[in-house]
Amino acid sequence: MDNLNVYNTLKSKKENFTPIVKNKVGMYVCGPTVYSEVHLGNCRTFISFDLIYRYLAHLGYKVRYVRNITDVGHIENDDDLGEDKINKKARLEKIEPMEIVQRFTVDFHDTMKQFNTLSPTIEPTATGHIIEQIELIKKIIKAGIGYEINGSVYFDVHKFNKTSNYGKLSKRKLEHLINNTRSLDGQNDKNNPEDFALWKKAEPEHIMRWPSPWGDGFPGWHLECTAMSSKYLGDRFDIHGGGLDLKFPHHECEIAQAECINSKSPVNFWIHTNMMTLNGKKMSKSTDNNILPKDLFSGKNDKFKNAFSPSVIKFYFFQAHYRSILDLTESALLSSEKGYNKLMESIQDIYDIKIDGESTFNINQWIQECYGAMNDDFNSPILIAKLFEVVKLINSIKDGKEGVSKKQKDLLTKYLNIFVFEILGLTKPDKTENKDSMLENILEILLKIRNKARKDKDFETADLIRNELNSIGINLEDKKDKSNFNIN
RNA sequence: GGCAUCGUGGCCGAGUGGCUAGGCAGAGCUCUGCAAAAGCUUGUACAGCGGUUCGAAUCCGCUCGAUGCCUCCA
Repeated sequence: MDNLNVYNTLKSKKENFTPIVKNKVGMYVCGPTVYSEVHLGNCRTFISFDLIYRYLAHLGYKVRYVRNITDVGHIENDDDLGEDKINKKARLEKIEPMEIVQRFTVDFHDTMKQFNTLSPTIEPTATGHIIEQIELIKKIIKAGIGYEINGSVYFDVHKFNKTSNYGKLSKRKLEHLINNTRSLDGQNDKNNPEDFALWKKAEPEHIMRWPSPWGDGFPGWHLECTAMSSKYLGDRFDIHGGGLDLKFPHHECEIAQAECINSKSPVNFWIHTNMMTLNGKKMSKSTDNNILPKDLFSGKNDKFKNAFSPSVIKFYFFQAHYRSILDLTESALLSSEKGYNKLMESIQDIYDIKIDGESTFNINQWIQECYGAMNDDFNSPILIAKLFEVVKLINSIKDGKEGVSKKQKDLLTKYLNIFVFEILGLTKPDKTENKDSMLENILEILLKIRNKARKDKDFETADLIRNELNSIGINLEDKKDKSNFNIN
């Protein structure tokens, strides 16, 4: 528990992780914007933080894991009205904004459940914390950094930067931003283009609106996370996470807001997960370069020919480190699928291996190495490599090349389960999928007939059964002691 | 243009100043009525050019290339 090292984006290096309050961890992760379905890139981020959450919990920390739901949309860059995204889609479909929010929140939860991720301990919504956000704006105005113009309130980045460092997280300098900020329409009210909105005035047609001291409007994007994280985790907490694309401006602005309010940096460890690419390009909701989880699960998509189960996809994610860019390709997924199946079969095999003698394999050392991998910034690829060492060991025991004592077998079984199911959160392949019991019973009968034919050396009949089954998509494999069938 | 990250064997991907993961594919072997599956064995690769060093793929510099961010994004 003492030697966990975590890469801190704020410091650009790994640091020893020590929580602010002994044995307790406060972790905030920026959640999804629920105006459409989450794509696979979004999922990777949440799966990475699920791993971190699971591991911290496994180490014995009591973790308060807050992941918000952004149910107020934000300004679109190509929309000169600055129209709220959720609002826009609602009008398009002639339903209430909160109906969209509800639908995609449920959808998000379903998807996360299919990936076998744990629920956060608190999942607050932005719309549920409007009052808190207004209170924060008041404080920022009082601090002399927030200013109101025409019913909107902005954060004066330049003024803030005089006493603090705007850009410390993203390693940017304000002077660079000045020359490179693209001009957006509808933002002419601001003193400087670099300033960001704390509160936006709602135009008459804007449905999502709340009363405030500055008139009807809605909160700026960055404020919700400051409001919710400080409310549930305090003015200073241990971990703040999110995708790398949120580092600037979102997280930079969060730091600025919090420092302005509390005169201290809000977060000890900033953790950013890297992007996932599809065909070498970043996945994005706004371009067509993305894939929805359900379309990958079902195989019904125009990107890949094969279907892939959530567990296989998760395993694929974990074969790369969360701070690396991961490119999604079909051949890579197929490779992972084979590796995943091999691992799972081995985990099943361990229950059947016979206790005999003693293995020379140093299990205690292996366990320490597994922890070592996770302690080194949650290095799941190393952990998986370690798991395959045990796959090899189990095969050797099965082949009689290695012995194993009961104590060793129990220890191995225990830790294999801990690392694979508790920490990585993988699930066993569902073999009953797509099968009905009647079909299975008939196949069992056919197998019996075929095995009798094989025993009688009537290979013509045996091959006939196998070929006929194969022609309707049922593959038959003769293993050492029994035959298996796979339905495609 | 600015900032950041990265460039690893056929592919995917860890790691790292000397002992050089792992998966997939390939090759050889074992098992097997055959097929398949499975198992075993097998690979000195780190963009290029300089420099530092006893030693660099790892550190430094330059060049080339890729990706991300620069007010929608996980």
